[in-house]
Amino acid sequence: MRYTKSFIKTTKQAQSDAEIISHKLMYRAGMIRKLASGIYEWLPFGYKALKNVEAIIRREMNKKECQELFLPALQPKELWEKSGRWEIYGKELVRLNDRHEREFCLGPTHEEVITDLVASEVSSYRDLPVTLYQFQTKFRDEIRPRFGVMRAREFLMKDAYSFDRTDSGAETSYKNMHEIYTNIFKSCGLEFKIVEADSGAIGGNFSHEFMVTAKTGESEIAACECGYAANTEKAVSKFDDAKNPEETKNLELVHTPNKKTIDEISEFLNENAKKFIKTLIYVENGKYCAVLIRGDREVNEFKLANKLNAKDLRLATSQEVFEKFACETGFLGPKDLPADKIICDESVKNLKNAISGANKKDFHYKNLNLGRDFSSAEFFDILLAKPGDSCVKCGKKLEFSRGIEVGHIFKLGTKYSKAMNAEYLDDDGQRKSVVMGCYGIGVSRVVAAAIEQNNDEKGVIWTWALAPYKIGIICLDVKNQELFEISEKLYEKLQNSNYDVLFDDRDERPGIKFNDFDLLGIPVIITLGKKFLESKNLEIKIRKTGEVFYKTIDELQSFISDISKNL
RNA sequence: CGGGGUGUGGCACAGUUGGCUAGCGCGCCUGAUUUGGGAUCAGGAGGUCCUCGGUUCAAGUCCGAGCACCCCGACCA
Repeated sequence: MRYTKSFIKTTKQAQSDAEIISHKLMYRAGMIRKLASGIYEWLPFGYKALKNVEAIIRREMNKKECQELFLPALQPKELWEKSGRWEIYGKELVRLNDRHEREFCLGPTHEEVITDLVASEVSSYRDLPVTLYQFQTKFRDEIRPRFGVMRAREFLMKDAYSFDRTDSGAETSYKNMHEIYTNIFKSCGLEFKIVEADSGAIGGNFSHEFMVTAKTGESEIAACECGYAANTEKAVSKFDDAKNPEETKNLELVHTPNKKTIDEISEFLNENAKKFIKTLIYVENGKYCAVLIRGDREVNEFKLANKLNAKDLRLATSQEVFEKFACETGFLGPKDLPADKIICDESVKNLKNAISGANKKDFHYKNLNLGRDFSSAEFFDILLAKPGDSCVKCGKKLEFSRGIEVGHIFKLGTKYSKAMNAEYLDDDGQRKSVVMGCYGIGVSRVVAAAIEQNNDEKGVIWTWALAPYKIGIICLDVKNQELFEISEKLYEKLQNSNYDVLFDDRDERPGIKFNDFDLLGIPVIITLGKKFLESKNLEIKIRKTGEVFYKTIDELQSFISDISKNL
């Protein structure tokens, strides 16, 4: 592409609402523009990167006998009523009516459509297993779109679905996809982690997330060198628990005026936060549930909601607490607490002579003991893993890092096949439900994540695999005919060798050209100026490392094919 | 949906207690001088000041309603 013919529009300033680096750079490099909240236009430069991700996914999927198809985005209500999700999907589902007032939605995902298709096309065990996938624009009316294309209302997703005869077959398909995904993200040149994940609303019992690591990632990951890795929403960890050999002492009421937080009271009483029982009140469906956890720890609300099988769990407001318990938050404790339910984290089990609120303003209890002073409630692991905790598998310290979820794989089971009647006739003459898996990659999110992971103060740094243009040619003086002709010939030569090349033929000052190419993140930048005419050596800069090499035109191609392996 | 905030050329912003022709920077166009890391000078184009209604001699500015967008929380690839 000749720069003068291109639609690449770079800017110095990003839109003021761009919060994160990838969003800013995608705007500045002219990759995307916003049409409405959470809805983006992909301009040619950005679209090329998107297409590169798509091509890698397609190649790796096809290698393993997955077959691409293309399903409708517009889907009739009846299908979603069959699965029950017309009701439960809620406001995130974009609903609309046609001219006959028939109801439709724009697909946020495609389990319904694909399962319906398979239900009518698959009839025998001989048809299984099969894995189908597509690239589709998905519509999710997110409550709060943000971070550019990272969380958009309309986005490109690769979704795949596997259909198997048996549960163990489904596990094989799952493992197969695990491998494919690993190959995909490796091919993209990205650093990533595979973590155990919460299977969330889609359901199922087997789930991993693929996380592109980035300091600014939204998800927190706990990982161990032994291979255990989990989203902290799910992570199980060993904490510094120990049986306390102390004798149980008599309960004691102490005056603690205005000391509400664990920090304040522990300082006031000169006691370690680990001796405290923190009492938190959660509300679900009008029921007040007290959750007890050791004073130095936090509750993992995802675990809690799962354990309670709760949909709308939230922390009670201080006003609700006051109305229900006639006591301010900060002075609550498990003794004689009139909660609808009391739940204990494992961290409270071994506490002896603990300290907690006395359910009376400005008072706390000392020497509170489980069994004697409050009843042994249900014990759950609802602990939020934190640095310092150890791996439950091998006991080593867990490492914490952040990542961006770009892929998610689920073993679904028969949830949808039962609902949509996807059955096959087995070799024993029995009709059985097909066993499903579903697998997603946020294609547009991969592009943003790649930038979030690879950038510097000058701009984007593309990996070779994802770069919209692999090579940039900067002609510093387009008015110098000799120089321009050589540049142009080089451009044509590299294009003929099937490289995607961006040729800067603009009559601009050098600074503008260099800065634009750095911003655009072109991996290999070749500069031709006076120095070239003197030395006949091309100046080749590697964007990622800043290294500069000098090669003749004849040496160029083998040099590029070598160096690109490490980019 | 709850809490907070913003709407003024393509981008980023200023605009005072209402006052005259609505301004600055970046970007864009023309010309000249420049040309190895975002040049300088001169000239120029580009605005329903979010919309509707109200107050007023006079509204970007005050009042009301609506719309859009952004930030903090639950969702998710």
